[in-house]
Amino acid sequence: MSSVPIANPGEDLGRGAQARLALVNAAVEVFGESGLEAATTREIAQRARQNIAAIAYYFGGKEGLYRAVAEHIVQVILARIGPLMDEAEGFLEETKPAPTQCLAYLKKLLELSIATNQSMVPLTGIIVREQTHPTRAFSILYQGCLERLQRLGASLIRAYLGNGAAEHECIVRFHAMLGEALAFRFARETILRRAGWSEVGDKEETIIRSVVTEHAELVLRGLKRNSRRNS
Amino acid sequence: MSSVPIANPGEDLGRGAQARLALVNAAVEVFGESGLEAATTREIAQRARQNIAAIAYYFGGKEGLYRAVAEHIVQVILARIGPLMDEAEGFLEETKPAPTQCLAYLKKLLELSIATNQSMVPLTGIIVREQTHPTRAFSILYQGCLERLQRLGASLIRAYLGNGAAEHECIVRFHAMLGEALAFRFARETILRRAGWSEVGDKEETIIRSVVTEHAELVLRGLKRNSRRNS
DNA sequence: GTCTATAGTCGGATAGAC
DNA sequence: GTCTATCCGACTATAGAC
Repeated sequence: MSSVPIANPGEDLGRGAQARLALVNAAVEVFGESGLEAATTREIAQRARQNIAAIAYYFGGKEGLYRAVAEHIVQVILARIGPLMDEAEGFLEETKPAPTQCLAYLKKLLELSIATNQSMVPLTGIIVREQTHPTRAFSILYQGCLERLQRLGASLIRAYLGNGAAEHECIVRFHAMLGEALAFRFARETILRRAGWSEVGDKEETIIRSVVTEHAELVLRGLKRNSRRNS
Repeated sequence: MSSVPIANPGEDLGRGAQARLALVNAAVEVFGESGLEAATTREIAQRARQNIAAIAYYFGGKEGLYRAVAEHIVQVILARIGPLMDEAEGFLEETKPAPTQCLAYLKKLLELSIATNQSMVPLTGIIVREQTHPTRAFSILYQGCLERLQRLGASLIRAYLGNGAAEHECIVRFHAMLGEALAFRFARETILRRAGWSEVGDKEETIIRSVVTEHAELVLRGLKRNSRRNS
């Protein structure tokens, strides 16, 4: 697992580390736009202002670079939601987690998952491809962060409902709720055209956030109400 | 708009039409797996048991074939949800559409959008690519069916809420709800691994259907309840 | 209408100079 | 460690035979 350091402006990296970093950043863009097969090492090297041979030298080839990109994506996602996941996981360790707090963590998790920034577009492209046509890189993404996120989300729902719901039911429910958040990245062009937006900026993301979290809250409250009625 | 006929086993097609059909069907698979750039006309011709030159002859080249594939996808989707959209659109013309019927149509629409069949995987691949990195083919998909589906869904939500909600709000809400349904196609691999499913078959789709429609109902009922309380 | 043969382009990888 | 030059394979498109 040759982890590639994230950009860290203050730090003094050796020439080698700088070259690796530039290549990975360029590769995220190019792989995101074109996919593993269609992307060309020439394009990546050019954008990174590095020599073509550097890819073979540092990563062993195109595939190795692609794996390094997957590891980089995990780091980016963990930098974004890792601290919240740590906190929420700790909270769930408590003997009796408060339902309102479960809901709050769930909403926070969904909000951070929306991530419609322009800078996320290349990452989204890669992740979507790996979801629909997984390669060996999918395991890096899944074991690196996706599984943990899914597990935490399902556990929060389960704890909110008082552990009355089956685990597999909560897994499906969280997957669906996360789908609401991701719809604005995965089906970006449709919402842009239909809503008449030219981009998904801060203003638009605020609207999305309030809708997604409101939906999640309405679903969970409704489920709890129904379960009370049936008991 | 050179529309390509959908497979129709009983009908007698000329050799030319048969060749076109075989090429489009093969192209859906290959473009779905690899994308426009990475897909090769050799692979497509081979799977279709047609000569490579036939692609240039019938479609003018790789790009023309890709456009034909987009038109084919529109036909497949319309064959699936077109009749329901016709009916629901007619229903909305009524002077005072019943909210319960709005909800019923919305749930039906979401159910049909789940479509996790193995045969939908290539279509999903193409649609997802076009959403995140649209080419000229996106307009074929959007104007052919996506816009109409989105418009209808948002209108159903609006009618259910008694036209009290703003249109753009309903657009975002429907996009989010549709995201719940599509999450199981767009993020297929994650749910397979987490739920321990080997495929998304009939049994799994039944679970997904009940969760997605239940969520939609809970959201809409909750919204209506809240709007009553605030008035 | 259908197919073969080929022209012209571009890709990834690597040998070997510095 | 870094880079240039080059090899070899694979691609699309087309000319022209049948």
